[in-house]
Amino acid sequence: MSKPVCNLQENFTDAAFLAKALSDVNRLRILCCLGRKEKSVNQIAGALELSQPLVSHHLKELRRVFLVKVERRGPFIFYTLADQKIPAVMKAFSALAETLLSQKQSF
Amino acid sequence: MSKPVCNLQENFTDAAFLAKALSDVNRLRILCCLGRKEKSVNQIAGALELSQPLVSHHLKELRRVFLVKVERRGPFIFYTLADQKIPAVMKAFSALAETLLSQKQSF
DNA sequence: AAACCATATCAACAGTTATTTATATATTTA
DNA sequence: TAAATATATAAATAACTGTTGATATGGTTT
Repeated sequence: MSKPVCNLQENFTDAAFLAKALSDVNRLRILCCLGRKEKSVNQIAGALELSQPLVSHHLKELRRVFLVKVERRGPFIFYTLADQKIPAVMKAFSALAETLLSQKQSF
Repeated sequence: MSKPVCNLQENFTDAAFLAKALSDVNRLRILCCLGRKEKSVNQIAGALELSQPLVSHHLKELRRVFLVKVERRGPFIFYTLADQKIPAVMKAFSALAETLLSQKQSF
């Protein structure tokens, strides 16, 4: 009995949910910005030149899928990547995107 | 001069575009369904119990990001995964989703 | 308490998207 | 040519999402 590559009844809800969280340019930039070390909301907003409410909104989306962790210290709220594997997955993802979409503007 | 992990000015347009294409449960099921070998539209619709127009719509989205290739043979139009790396990326992606979102229903 | 700062939330708008139903296009067969 | 099949497209609707500007919440300092 060989293991099937993929169960057609499989529930892709979680994967789709994660993909949706990664489907916005600004959220990808935020994750990238958190790559090295934790940052406060205003640090992110300043680095990416986005408004504070917009960054808060996107951080909320990233929290929904547990891509980031939160820690309050004094008046600041620091965000960190929730898992060490995130940068690698993002990198593989970007590489595939570049491979596929390089065909876009060739005609 | 050390190489930066991530350029804040980097353009994540392509990666976000790809993620959006993967952010729908039915599109992930279609890609999964194409994993082994090419399939016609009606074969996909039958296997996944989706209507033909809905499958056509999602295949169009998948074509936009070059995730699938098309080939007409007679009256049938066969779809195939456009790149060998797609299943591996999807697998890594699903694994991360499971890791992160397992926290969802624990309280 | 008051003033100040950091962050979150709210309301509103415009744009996008998944789905359904109906119809059009294209290929094969009789 | 006509009928049948395979696929794509169109129209319509409901739901969702990114962004902005205004406001609320919560912590800190004086």
